Amino acid sequence: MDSEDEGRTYRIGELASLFGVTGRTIRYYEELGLLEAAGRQDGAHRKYHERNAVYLKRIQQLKDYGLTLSEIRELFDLARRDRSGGAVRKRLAEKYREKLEEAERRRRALDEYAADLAWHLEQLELAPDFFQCPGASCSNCPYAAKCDVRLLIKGD
Amino acid sequence: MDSEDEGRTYRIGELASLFGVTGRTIRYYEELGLLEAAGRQDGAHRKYHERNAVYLKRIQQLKDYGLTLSEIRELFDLARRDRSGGAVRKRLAEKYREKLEEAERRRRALDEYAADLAWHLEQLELAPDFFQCPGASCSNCPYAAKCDVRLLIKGD
DNA sequence: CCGAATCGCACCTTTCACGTCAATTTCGCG
DNA sequence: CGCGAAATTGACGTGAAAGGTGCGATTCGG
Repeated sequence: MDSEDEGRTYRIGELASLFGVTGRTIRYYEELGLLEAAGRQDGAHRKYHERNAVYLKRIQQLKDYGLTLSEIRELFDLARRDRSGGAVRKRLAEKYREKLEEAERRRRALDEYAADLAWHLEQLELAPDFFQCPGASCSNCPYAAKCDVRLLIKGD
Repeated sequence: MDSEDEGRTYRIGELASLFGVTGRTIRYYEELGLLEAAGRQDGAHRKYHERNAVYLKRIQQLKDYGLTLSEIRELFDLARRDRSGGAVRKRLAEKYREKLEEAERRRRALDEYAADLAWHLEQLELAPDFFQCPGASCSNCPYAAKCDVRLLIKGD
């Protein structure tokens, strides 16, 4: 009454081509504890139901988000430890919030990057030579005050 | 009249500790064509002037921006190819703009990531079970319409 | 029952940015 | 001039990430 309507079963190669990976990859994920097969009752070949495939889908999503496989494993472990209890669900939510904050940090870093690039761009268009800063043109450089090179080399 | 006022010279170890790297790192950069020594006229040891050190500083800046050493090399090559001509300076500026746009793209990707995470978060707090989507609770799941899993597995 | 698909297992691969010997030369100072 | 500290080239190692590549041995499906 419970374990019948699981739908058809899949073999590893089928699943692989469905998700655009190789069988080896799936075995690798299993090896890392990211993914389980439905079982291999009477044989040695792995069988999968759709509910197993969901994990694979989640892995791909999270990979797309830039998580490493071990980060993904962390999240899965958290979720698996107490799937029905709301406590761990909250923990997982926290984890997500953490990740969200990290994403924010990375975003800000990229913003700074962009700003710096823009500055260098401006400098490039106005300054005499990007690569000869502490040199002849240094004394009348319009960016002398902002010059990190001069600060780092001379003032130390 | 030309090559005298270069200031003092530095040895590799000095430069290294000034910039917080090792001699090996500097030699490695030279090996990659990122950095040149001022020369080794009468000896075999590298000598550096400040104008050589500028490259090292630039490398560190660009590394901080998340560029790989080979990307940095690309930029340097561009700049070196015709340092005084305005043409290549413009090209370098273009390169920078490219990088800037790439940074923007990465930023947007992270934004999407954050949004997705937020969505999953919401789902986690409301949906019955994150990991059993195509299952019993699937039929009355409030997110069925948005469900990518179902689309990917069933509708294919 | 035959060939295609899987199995496990152990090593191989690639990229990045250096680290680590090791044997030899060279520099700076006293 | 001599000595020890610093530098030299070269080859090989590292370590994380994410699998890839055989390979001989099973096992499944038609």
